Amino acid sequence: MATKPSIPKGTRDFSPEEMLRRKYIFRTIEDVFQRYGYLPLETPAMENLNTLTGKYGEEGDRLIFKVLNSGDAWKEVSDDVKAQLKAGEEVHPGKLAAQLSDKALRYDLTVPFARYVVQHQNEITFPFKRYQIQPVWRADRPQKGRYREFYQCDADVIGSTSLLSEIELVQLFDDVFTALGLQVAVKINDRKVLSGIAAISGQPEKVVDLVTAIDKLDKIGREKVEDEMRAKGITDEAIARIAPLFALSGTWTEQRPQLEQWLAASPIAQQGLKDLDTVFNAVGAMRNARLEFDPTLARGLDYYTGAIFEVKALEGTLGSSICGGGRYDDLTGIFGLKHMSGVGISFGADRIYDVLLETGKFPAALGGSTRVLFANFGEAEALHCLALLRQVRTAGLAAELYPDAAKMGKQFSYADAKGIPYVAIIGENELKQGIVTVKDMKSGEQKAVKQEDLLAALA
RNA sequence: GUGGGUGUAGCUCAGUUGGUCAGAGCGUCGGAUUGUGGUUCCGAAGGUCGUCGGUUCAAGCCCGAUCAUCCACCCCA
Repeated sequence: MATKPSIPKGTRDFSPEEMLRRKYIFRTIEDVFQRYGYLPLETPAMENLNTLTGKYGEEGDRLIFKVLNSGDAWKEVSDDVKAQLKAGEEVHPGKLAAQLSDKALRYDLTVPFARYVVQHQNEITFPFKRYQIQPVWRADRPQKGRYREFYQCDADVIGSTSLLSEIELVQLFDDVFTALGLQVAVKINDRKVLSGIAAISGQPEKVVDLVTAIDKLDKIGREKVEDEMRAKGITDEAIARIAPLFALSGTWTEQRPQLEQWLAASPIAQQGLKDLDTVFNAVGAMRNARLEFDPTLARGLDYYTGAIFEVKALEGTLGSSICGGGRYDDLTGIFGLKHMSGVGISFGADRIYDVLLETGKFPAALGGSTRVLFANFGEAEALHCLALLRQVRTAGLAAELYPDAAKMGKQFSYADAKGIPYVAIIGENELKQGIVTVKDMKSGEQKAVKQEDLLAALA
């Protein structure tokens, strides 16, 4: 045998069965997006490399898939780099990459969106609500729930600072997961609260180190979190000052007074708490989503400035998050458009797929759409079926004619494998009598009907 | 980038201390059943045991390297 064909690491083929389930997820999310007034947008798979670099932190830059320049990429490499390579000296990988590549695959949908907004600012009516469902690529090492090509389903509103957007997005989460029938926890935090905690600790400049350590609390425990803080140069005194964090428990209303007291000296934290109050008080009753305050939630520090969201499935064994999001006050600032606040969320369709599959939450009726298969008995009979096919299709039912005059057993197996509920049989006898034999594949029963009664028999 | 596990038929996997060890189930195809699938019975095709090298009289099994893949860390959807 020739060498087995394969696909790149971390990518996947999606079979028809899988696509039916994936499309169900996309359709569900898209319907809800549209119901909230978000409009579709697509951007290219490739962006200019300099649009993406520096937006996701050092780690993120490493994970961007760069596209080799077309033509003779090597020709563009500068002489000094060539000389260095020839001499066997090490060249900074970023420097070499920048000379070999000026395009890259998009890493997420938020940065391309920000680029779009800046580029088209004069054509856009603000506040601008858009959704975007497209694949993104990350040169990560694949593992459970992690792929190198995966789909994000983003909804963002930009050009408004109103907390009504945060409230709306929480409700949107609830709508989507209610439609999908999955129980989830929507975790919320506010970057301002985190800044306040850093201020209270006495080391406000350490906010990033502090927060990335806190973020691991539920995973590695308090002691290791404190170890990591010390390793990052956070003093024991500062660690002592954030001790109340570990004592927090219960619902938002239970935690609220403790937070109030602990963070009383930080105006910025107070603002964050007030904003969270607004959201908690306004979202109203939720169905499948449970809104929880999580002071350890830190994601996306590189650009989030206000609310931070993360959604975790309460069912299944996938521990990681299935959605993320937050408010960014100055995302477009990097591209030259200041004072444009936005807030957005992202659904991880691939992880949602994995959870729904594991928990058996996909609707059973997602199977193939063909309602009736016309068996093929030969040229004359098949041609006769064409008129009936048109009639059935015009009535809005999916129908197909087996393309070859194969043995009946093979044709029935085909219908069975595709989950087609009815087989219409028109052989020599039926043709003579002007009837059609309709077999119900599930019960095995079959009956002869007049051709004009075919539609009724397929109901 | 760091640390582990696994590579045997299309798929899921057995294979004992190296010595009939090239196997099973499922799937596919053919037949029983030339106008009837899903159930049943019979049969067939399909593998240089990931790759290269080493040890040995003898390697699917032991050793080394390499590639692939999965899991965990980092980070993230």
